[in-house]
Amino acid sequence: MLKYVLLGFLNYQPMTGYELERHIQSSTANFWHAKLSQIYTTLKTLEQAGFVVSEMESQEGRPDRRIYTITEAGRNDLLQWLAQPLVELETVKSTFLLKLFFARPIGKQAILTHLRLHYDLHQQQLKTYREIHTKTAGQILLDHPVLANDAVLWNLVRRFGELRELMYLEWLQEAIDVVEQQLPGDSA
Amino acid sequence: MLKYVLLGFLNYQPMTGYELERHIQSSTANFWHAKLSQIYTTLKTLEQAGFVVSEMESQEGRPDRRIYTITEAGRNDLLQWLAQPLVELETVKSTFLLKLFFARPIGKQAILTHLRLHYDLHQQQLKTYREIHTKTAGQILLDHPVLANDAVLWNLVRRFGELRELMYLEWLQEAIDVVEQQLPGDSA
DNA sequence: CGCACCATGTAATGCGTTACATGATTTT
DNA sequence: AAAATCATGTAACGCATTACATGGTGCG
Repeated sequence: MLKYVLLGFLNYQPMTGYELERHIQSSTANFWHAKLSQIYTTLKTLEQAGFVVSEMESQEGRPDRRIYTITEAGRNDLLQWLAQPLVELETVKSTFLLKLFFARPIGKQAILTHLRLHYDLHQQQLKTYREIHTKTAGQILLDHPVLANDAVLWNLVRRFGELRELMYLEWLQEAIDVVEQQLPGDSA
Repeated sequence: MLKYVLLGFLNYQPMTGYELERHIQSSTANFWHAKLSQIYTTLKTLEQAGFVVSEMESQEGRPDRRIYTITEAGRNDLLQWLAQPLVELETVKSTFLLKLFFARPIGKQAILTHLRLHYDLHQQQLKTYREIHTKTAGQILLDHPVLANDAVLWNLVRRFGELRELMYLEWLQEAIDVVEQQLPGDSA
């Protein structure tokens, strides 16, 4: 799947693996992420498959960089993938919920600690979504007003992240209340 | 991680790989799932590591079954894992959001189709959460009232699934409205 | 008669992470 | 002087999926 993240970005403009990573960090981290090592290997297989081409560029006072450009075949593959609707729900895996599900043996206080810690983490996350994104998305639009329609979709995805965090906070608060009231105290 | 799903269930009572799969389907599918093939191979490695032991049981008119029992070492490992709090947020991957993020080239109508289809899927999912779970969780409690405290946590996790679906529906409705109003119609 | 359920496993492949390896420039 | 940024890659490993392989019982 990382394949389509890379093709998606390269469809806007040619860039290096390193730059792709920063784009991912600043805009898709919300729903997709990858390590540099995987980005580089995936770019390599994409080039072997003919979906991108690359050329080295020498820079002064900086390391050489390999710039990737999407090909016609790559663009076709991307568009065909985008057009195909998802007809099944995606499966979720959450270590946190898994732990909570089986957590009874560790006792009430330990469970509350876990929940409160998670509450703080999500509060922090919500804050970052609201700050960072308004900054970068607005800047891109000033530079490239052609992307106004793309930006509508970017904002929807950002909004999803915000709603998800709000939901998490609501649920965690509910969970803390329930545990406090319904679980018996740890026996000393 | 599947390791801890299996140990978690085996900590209640011994059972087979096949039974573990049905437990996963009916109660943890919400936040963790696995194919039978993976369950069997993971049980094997757990046995090699000494966290579970197994014995074959012959049945009349049914295939033999291999019953797994958690060991003291397995229980210790599980408890130690449960006690360790998660200090970082989990990363999310969503093919659906990824597609939406890059979807502009497929045009307004195709995007709306994707969103509406997803809306139906989540509406269906919400319904199943509300139906199925009230059934099975209630039944277990009638059979084993000792598990009342465990059931509090099970219900919290179920509630998370419900809230997540509600959030999804809210967002999808918002997304449909935004796309209808802010994206220009496809050029014919 | 065909399908679903019970029941267990192996092999091949794919996707992703961690660790290893290198090295100059700019910022603190 | 140390840390962060720029920049690219390989190798080993782990987790998960798909496909393959087998076979009896019960139900409609």
